[in-house]
Amino acid sequence: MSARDFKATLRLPEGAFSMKADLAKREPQWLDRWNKAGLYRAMLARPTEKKFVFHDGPPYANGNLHYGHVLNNTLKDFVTRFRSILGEQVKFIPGWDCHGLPIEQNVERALGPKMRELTPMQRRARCRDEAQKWVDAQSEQRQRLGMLGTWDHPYLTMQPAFEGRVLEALAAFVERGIVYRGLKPVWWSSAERTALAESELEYEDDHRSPSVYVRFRGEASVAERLRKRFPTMREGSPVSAVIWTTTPWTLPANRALAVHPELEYVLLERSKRDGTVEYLLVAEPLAKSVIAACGWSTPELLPRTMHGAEKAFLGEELAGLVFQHPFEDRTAPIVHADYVESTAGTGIVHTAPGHGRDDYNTGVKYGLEVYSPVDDAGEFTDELGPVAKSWGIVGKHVFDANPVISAKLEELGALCNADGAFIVHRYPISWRSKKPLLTRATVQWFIAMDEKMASGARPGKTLREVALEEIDRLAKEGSLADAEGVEARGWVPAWGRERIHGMIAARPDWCISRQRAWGVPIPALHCDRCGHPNLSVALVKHVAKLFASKGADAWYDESASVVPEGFCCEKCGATDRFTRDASILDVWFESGSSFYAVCAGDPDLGFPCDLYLEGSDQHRGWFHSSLLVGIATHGHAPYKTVATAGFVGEKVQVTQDDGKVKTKLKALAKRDIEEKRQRGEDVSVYDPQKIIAVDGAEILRLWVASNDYTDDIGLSKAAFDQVKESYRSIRNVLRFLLQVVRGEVVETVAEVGSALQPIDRWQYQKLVALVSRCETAYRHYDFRAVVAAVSEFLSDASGFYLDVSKDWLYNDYKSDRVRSTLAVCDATVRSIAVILAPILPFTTEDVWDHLPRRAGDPSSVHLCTWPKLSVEHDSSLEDAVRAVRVLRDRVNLALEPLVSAWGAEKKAAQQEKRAPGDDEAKWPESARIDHARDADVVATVTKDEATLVAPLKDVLAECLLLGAVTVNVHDGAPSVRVVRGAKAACVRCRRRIRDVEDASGLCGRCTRAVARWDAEHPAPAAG
RNA sequence: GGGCCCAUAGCUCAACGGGUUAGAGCGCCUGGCUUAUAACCGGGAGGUUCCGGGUUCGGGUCCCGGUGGGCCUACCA
Repeated sequence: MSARDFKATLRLPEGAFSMKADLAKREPQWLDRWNKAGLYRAMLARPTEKKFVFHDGPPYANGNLHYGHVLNNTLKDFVTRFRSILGEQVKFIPGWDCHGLPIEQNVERALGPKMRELTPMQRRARCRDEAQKWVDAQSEQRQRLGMLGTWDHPYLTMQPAFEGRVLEALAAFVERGIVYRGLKPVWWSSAERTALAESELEYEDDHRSPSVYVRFRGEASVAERLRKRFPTMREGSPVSAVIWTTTPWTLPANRALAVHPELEYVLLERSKRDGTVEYLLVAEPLAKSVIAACGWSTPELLPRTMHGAEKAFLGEELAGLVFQHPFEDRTAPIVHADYVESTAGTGIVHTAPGHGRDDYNTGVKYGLEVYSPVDDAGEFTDELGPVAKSWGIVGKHVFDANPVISAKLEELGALCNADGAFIVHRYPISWRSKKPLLTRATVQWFIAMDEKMASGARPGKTLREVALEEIDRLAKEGSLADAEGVEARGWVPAWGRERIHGMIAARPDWCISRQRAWGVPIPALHCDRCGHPNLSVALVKHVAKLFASKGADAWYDESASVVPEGFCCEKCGATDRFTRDASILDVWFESGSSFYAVCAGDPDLGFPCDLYLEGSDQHRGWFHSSLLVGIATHGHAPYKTVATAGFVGEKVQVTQDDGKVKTKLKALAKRDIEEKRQRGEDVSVYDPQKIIAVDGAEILRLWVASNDYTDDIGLSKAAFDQVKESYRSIRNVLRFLLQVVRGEVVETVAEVGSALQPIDRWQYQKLVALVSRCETAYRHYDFRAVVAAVSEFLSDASGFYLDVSKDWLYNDYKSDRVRSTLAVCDATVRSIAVILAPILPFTTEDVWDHLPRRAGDPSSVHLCTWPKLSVEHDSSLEDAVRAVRVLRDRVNLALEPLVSAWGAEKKAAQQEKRAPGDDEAKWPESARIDHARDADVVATVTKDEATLVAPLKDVLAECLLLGAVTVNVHDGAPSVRVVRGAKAACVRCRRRIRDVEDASGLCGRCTRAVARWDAEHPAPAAG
């Protein structure tokens, strides 16, 4: 008779939850299912008192999603989902920024010269289609990431209702009296023929600019005055100020020379080959470099020492000197400016108020003309001076005119250095065309940062003042809230405050007009009689209403009545004819108004918003413009918390000088990636769509969650491999827990009640702590702490609690300790599914699908609420487990060499084709230990240790994974004696327990278990 | 040039207001199990906490100065 196979009597793990996730294939199926079931609608429909107003910063509707979007959108979804699971209503309305230059240019490129033939209305229609195309594409890609949102009802900045609200926001600024029209230099893109906002600039690292040093000949009075100071100056020899510029094209617009009043200047005496002498004025600290740059050989140069040691003099002494323009018949007076540096150039700055912000300010101070003879295309106009005009550069692009001007300067003897010299430096370029920009004075609409506001919530204060106060208020409310243990408020991370503060403090007036067609028009009416540009509150509000119903296209529709009834020119009172302003609003004004258009009026949302979350570049962009708009409309910031993410870069290995290899972060450059591709390297890691297609969005989400998003994040294959690995390990433990529960409705911890065993109670305590820790971490937007805590918890459970419990889970039959452990396993898998649901929405749903439903369980894990667990904390259990683990380490230390040695012997015997342990003297029975469960251990412990371990004494052998254990209490050095159990291993549980019966081969526990099993499973009638 | 920030093990991150021998997870090496098995368990190696000063009884942590990196910014005129 063969031995009975007891396998059927065991409670082994089982279940259909697959080890392989197959995410790439299954994620779309879940998405489809959720959509069909209306999951997000169901989430929003749950009755709740609390709302969380989370406002989406609109991505620009141009191009596919890149890593920055992935990072940002994933983080947003963590928040949406977490807040929902907390039981709050989070209506996330995804938005898109649809107007602006890049879209207009996509269309232009596709259409070519035909674009010019279209009316503004037709052009706008094309742009609308283009924007919609990308909105649709990005919407799909964002949804594919698993993002929750009202995808059927997004907000688009090109929707009429939105456009109307934008103008209402503009009306608020007008009402505050801080919108003005002025002639100021702005960054100008000649390629796009428009002014650009600060946030639309990009910088090119290796930009090449001409570098010219130019003489400005002093008037006769200059030499006279200087000779009073320097009597040895030769009479009749020319005196010149030397300037340096990288923009020779701005020289025609020169109106002054600026010096620093406190900088020291010297006069150089230069003997020329023809025997004549010239004098050159430069700053002392720069004299050397100027001499070098101009190639004046040293013998020709004589520093002039005057009045003893006093050879230098201060810039302030130069006041009143007047120099001649190098080619036009005009003068350039010396002015003072404290931005003049002593680190580059000559210390004398060529000043063209029409072509630079500093120059402009200096011009205002000294009453200089703001002169800018350059048109929209960046070409010189016939406003040029007669000499420059005679060079044939009218109609020439300023950058193309540079060499002409240099050559002419050389001809005129005004050029000090060699023609063709250049420097390589960083220079602003257009974000779209990548063409270099110029600074050009044009008439634009501005919002004043430093004008006192005439009305609103904070009259008498300037926009800048209130903005700075608001920044501090958020920071302060944040720290207060933090101290009370409430979620993070204000700036996350805290240094965001410094960043935006610095930016607001230093920014110039906001230039809000753009000379383009694709946007929201500035609804100003220019009086045909007197030319006055009218922009009144009533007018703006009137047009706002028009736009809200007909869209901004109405501005370009001659039949639309943009003039309000009874309207007359503010200046001359004319009522007959007006011309519509041709500018559109800066797109940052539009997106900055999004809270006003989307949240402020929605009963499901509100104002201010709880959270804005974007990349840290938005301190200059959206956070910044939203703050300013919020102050105009409501008198305060439109958000309570601003969280920022860093940037995604590429991880590169760098060998340091000391030979050590370090990994550094490099900005993701398309150029670099393209090079790699051409070299045949695998570049799939740089394309998030590829990761999704191969590994699944869940992997991207976990990657985001396990990084410190406030810092820059490095991209590498190794990092993704690691994320995949940690995903597997999380999934496997969850899988095992599911297999333990086996799809059965087990008792809850509460139902088990007093039958809860000490070790289960200990594990449950840990779970309760985990739940609470994760909640805090989520509230502080610290997602990696959630992942870290859960990973550590699961890893520990796998290594200790679950490993240990297997003994009774498999082998007991319906014992109290099985009930107890099952209850804890069930609570664990349920809680962790909910905890991880915001980060891993697909996997946790998979887990939820494999759990049996209890009454009241929702159909989806995403309709669950945050776990509410509680247990009275018993620290003696922690002490007990700690002590047991110390003991376990000690036992393992003794056991390990024995198991290893016997293992080696078995292996050797197999190779030598002999029976293992045939040398009986060397391998007595007691030394043949295959596994810890064969061991019978006698451990001597101290009294203290025994007391600590006491709560777990009933499961001590199991905790140590041993066949049997005996504990001797004896104060002194602890010791461990290990032998193989004397009896045979139990045929069912395979432990060498001391009470194994020879007849049945079963130990006592298994005998009872089998008896109960047999009683409940009557054998089928023998056939 | 200016502002803000970052630097701890191969990777991703910990280490309360300065306080034992700097930890975890993953990877790596290695042993075991074959009742979580393309899984699981044990053991091990691996760090001059970027460098140099300073304050302190004591520095990964605070201060100063470098180096490297990132974002933002600036008419290098």
